[in-house]
Amino acid sequence: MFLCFKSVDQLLKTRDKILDEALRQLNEEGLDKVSIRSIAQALGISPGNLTYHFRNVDTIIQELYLELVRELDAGLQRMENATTVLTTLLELSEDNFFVFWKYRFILLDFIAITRRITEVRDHFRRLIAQRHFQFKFSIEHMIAEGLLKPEEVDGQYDKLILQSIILGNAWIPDAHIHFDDRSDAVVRFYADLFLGMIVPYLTEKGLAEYRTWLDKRPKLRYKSYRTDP
Amino acid sequence: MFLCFKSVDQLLKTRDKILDEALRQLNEEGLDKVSIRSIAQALGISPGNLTYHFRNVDTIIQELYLELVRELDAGLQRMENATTVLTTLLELSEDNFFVFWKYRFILLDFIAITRRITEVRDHFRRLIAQRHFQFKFSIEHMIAEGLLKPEEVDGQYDKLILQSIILGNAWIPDAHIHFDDRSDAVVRFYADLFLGMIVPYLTEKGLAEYRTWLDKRPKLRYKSYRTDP
DNA sequence: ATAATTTTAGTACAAATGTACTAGTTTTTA
DNA sequence: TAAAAACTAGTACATTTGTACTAAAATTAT
Repeated sequence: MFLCFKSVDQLLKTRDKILDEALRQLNEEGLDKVSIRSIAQALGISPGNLTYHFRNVDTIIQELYLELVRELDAGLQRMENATTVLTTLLELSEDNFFVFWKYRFILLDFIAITRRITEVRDHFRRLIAQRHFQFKFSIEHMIAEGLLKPEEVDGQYDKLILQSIILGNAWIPDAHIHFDDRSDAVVRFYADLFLGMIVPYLTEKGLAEYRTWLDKRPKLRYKSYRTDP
Repeated sequence: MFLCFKSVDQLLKTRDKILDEALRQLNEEGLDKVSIRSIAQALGISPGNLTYHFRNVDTIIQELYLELVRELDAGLQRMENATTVLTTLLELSEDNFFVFWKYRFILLDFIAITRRITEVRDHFRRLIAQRHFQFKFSIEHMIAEGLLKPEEVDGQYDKLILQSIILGNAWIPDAHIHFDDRSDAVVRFYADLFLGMIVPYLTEKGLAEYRTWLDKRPKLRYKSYRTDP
């Protein structure tokens, strides 16, 4: 009987419980409120126990960052069997927004994190370089399929890529400042804003596909910043 | 003679020297490396002396934030005698980029700052609301003057405004991650990227004015992320 | 000049943090 | 079952931080 209770509690091993609680605290309280002791106290375990699993908070963060990257990769592979480029891009982008939201502390405190864990910065640079390449590939593909207008001003699509990469990393801090709400409605608002960047470049055909995709989506709660409930 | 030396040293009053050194450290070392003691030590004064002028680091940050806001306002007023809307917008935006760059720690550690100093978050929300209004006004003005295309997709210009506001706040963290360079060339790169957001919305006439403005500018050193020297 | 005010130096204190260590306890392995 | 490994609790220590306080020095005002 007692063993039964215990095993229920231990279905999640201590290590995983630490990661869960750390993620919760990091997302809700912020980087500098989280310490080995605050996590241990919340879980009712000793600080010494925690240091056995993770040397310090930075190690936990590094592990959570790797989790994020793994989830992003998983999403990417699910999209291998693509129907059309544009729809795939739209779906994948929105999915990624929810993954980032789950680990939102990373983008919230990203500069502080990269200062403390240089490996994260190095890895992130490569991640962005990879996303840059994917975007470029998708855009050329969509131009060939007549979904995107051919480039009118020189280097314009290269700029669009960088603009959207920045927006894709910056919406979470922006949400933290301009919204009190922390629900999925906010994520969808920013995903919509992000995807809207491509609209002025769409052809008639592209716009039609875009609208088809939009119609499948639930109606947005927010159309601009809203801090009132 | 000694008095002379002393007065040279005190041309900048202690209070101003503290602000200068704090800004330098915050920009270069980051928020969590800066303390009353680190500033006092760098200036060769006692921590007790520093607390006389500023209760703690947060108070210094709040003062530096107000300095930033004052400089932004000053730039805005210099632009009152506008020649044309578009050129004015381009010039003002680039100027603002350099002002933000001077106080770049604020946007670098913005979330941490707003968590510690709630007044900054409240003020910033109002600042953004104001900028939102200015953008909207400028856009309608430019449409009326035939510089911008009329809105094709519903709500598209509202999205453009939000997108550019986010980019306008996010380029400094982005620069911190993707560039090792800290020179003006980086600022101009991002200013160019920011202003490029409006390009797909420009009419022939607008594009001509945009290109005229571009030609007046020095050639850009960067066209994309570059970490090598 | 002298009193009042402002500025500065120096110190002390409590709280929090990462780290290291020891000594038990539980689980796994042989 | 016994030894080995994995896990947990608890404590102690050196640092760092904001804060508060006193006393001295410098400046300003009267």
